Amino acid sequence: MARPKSDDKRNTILAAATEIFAERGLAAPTAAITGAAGVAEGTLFTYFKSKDELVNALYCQIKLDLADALMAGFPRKSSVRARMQHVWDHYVDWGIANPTQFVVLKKMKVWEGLTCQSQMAGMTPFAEIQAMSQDAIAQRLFVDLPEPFIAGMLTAQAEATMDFMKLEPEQAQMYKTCGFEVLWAGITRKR
Amino acid sequence: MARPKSDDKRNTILAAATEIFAERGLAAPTAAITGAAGVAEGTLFTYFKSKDELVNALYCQIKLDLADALMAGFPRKSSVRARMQHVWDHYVDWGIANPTQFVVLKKMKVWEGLTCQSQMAGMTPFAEIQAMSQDAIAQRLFVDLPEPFIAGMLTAQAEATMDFMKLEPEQAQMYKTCGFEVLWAGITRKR
Amino acid sequence: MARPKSDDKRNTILAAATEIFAERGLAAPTAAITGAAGVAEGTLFTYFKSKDELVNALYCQIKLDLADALMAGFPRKSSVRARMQHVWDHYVDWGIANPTQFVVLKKMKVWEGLTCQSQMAGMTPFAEIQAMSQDAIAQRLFVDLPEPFIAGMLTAQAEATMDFMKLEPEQAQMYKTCGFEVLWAGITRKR
Amino acid sequence: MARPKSDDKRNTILAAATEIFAERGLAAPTAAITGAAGVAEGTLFTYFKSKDELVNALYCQIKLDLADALMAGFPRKSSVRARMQHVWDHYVDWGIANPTQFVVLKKMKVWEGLTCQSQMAGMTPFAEIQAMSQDAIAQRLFVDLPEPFIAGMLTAQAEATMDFMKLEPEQAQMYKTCGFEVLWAGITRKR
DNA sequence: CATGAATGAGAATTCATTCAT
DNA sequence: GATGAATGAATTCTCATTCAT
Repeated sequence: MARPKSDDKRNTILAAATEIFAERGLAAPTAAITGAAGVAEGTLFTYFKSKDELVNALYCQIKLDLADALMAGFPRKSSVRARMQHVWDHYVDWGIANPTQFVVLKKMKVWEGLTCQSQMAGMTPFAEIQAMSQDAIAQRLFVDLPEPFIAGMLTAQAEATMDFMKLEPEQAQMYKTCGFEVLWAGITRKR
Repeated sequence: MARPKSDDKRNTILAAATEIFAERGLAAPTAAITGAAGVAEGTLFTYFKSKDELVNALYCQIKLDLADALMAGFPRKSSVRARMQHVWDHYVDWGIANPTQFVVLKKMKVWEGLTCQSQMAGMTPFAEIQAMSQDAIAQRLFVDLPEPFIAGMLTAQAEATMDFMKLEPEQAQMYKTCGFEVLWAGITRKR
Repeated sequence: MARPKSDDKRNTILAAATEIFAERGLAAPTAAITGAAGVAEGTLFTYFKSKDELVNALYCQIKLDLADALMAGFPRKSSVRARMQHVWDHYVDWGIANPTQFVVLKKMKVWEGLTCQSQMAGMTPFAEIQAMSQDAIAQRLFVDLPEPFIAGMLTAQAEATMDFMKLEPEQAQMYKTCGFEVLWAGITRKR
Repeated sequence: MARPKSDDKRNTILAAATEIFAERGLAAPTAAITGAAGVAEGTLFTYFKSKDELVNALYCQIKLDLADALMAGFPRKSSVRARMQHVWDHYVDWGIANPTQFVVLKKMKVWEGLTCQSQMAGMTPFAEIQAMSQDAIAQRLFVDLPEPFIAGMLTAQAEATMDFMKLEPEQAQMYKTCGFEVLWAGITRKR
């Protein structure tokens, strides 16, 4: 967490790691990362104590980045549907705009070395979305399910949707719209 | 023929690999696998040309195993809903009953070494489920979306659901039931 | 040296070994040899206690084979020159007719595992040629040098000659003839 | 630059390889080489991409070393005989003074992994000797044979001679002198 | 601090040899 | 005897990490 010197260099390494991990998996050698970052092999270790720490840091960074994307312009005052749609749209857009980050995130989710700390740190920025869901549940707008489960459904659906948008880019808009409808129909109470 | 290559031993290795990969990731040393399988290090390579081939074989085997679980007692003559529910229930049950296979499958899905061949081989046993969805789409029972997308939603929802069932086993039945309702509400046409 | 059963099989293995060693070097796996011989991997070891023993046996066999070729029709009663020419011609012809044996012999000569026994066994069949040289030295026909040195020159020249015959087959006859002239001029006393 | 790749270390490894290969053959483990060189096992691979590359590099180095020895003080202005004698003497002296290099060179000549590149690189430093022979052939001093064949004879004779010099060191001088006479008598035109 | 050579603990194979069938 | 699966020691090479420059 301490950044000895240039934040810049740290970010360069993180960016290179994203690229390399996306292509070659988390097992890619650190030398490939430093190579791509244009720094010496040893430099990585002045910014990150170990490769594991680098991966954990990258996880947190990507999660934060994603949260930023989701929350930018979040319509706090609008309807639940509008807010939900905002999250969905921004989530999906982010995934499409940042395919390497998205891929790496997927790989990190099944990685053995993620610390609990990182996992928790990755969740906090999404608090406002949680609050929204809890609200909607309390208002009996959503089905009566624990909030994390709603979030899980959202994530799962969105990720599946993105896969198809990437596979068939010309149908991307359709998948994006319909994916949300499926989710919304699923989680809202049938009057 | 002297000591024929036993399917038994092959399966022992595959089983050990599942266990080890689940615990330690696909990067686990082959020596750990052979150790767990109770065979010599070299023996793995008389059954699989390389570690990559082992992982691919394991992928196919697990997929086949899963398909068997889904299709056992598939109610071909019943309603779409009954058949869908059957698939959901059996999928979720399989995931809960076979947590290591489930975890390994997840890791293999983001692994870089999966061959196209394996990926295709992993899909074929699910043909009948595809057919069912296509049917339901044609009958205008399901929303008008490509069949693979429906399958993707099913998979995504089911996997998310299983995660919660494992996290809160005492709520497992509830998640299982509600998860299906969310899916069903999402993919069926609102009259 | 004990041949458990079929001499035939032993020879098949030896022949296959020649082929394989010529192509891939003495480091070639025994499995490659048994594969080429059409026998099981283990069978090699009922005919030869170890790979080293096989190589030693092959060395002796090739040397014997070569000696047979050199001595076939040896003109015991003719002039030294005629006998020398006979040896040269037959040596060179054998090398050209048996390129794989020739190549393997070369490799075995610099191999670390040749036993003294094999080396000696490989020499004995050439006794008559030695005798001839000793005779020619005593008669002051050859320069006054130790006999083994003469033999060494013969071998060295012949082998160099064969290399060129193989490289330029259309010049083979020329090299064969001239090579002998060079040798003969070199080792005979200038009156 | 941090700790630049030292030519020194590279040479130490090459020297150790020579020693080890001479004793135990080219199949000797790289660990034996690094052990003898006093460096870590991995260090070998920062100087040579693979074991094969190391052997090829060693081949080129020894050939270059030999060429240096042959050409040191080459009497360009003297008679063909003097120049030839120079080559012979220096060749033989080098072989005697550097027995391990000599032995390794022999083994490398029958090795399967020598690249064409290395073989060619090994030849170029001997260009001047070639020129000399071609000259002597053109002047009708040597028998009318292709130059490479003359070189082959020289090499073959010299190597055979060295073997005897090593076997009977007290006769070394005699072998050296007589060996040359045999060669010279062989390749020069009889008036 | 940055650099990249040095390190050495692994890792995946290979392969001679054994031995159950 | 023949077979070929099983064995496990040995080998080459990789790579995270350290540390001299």
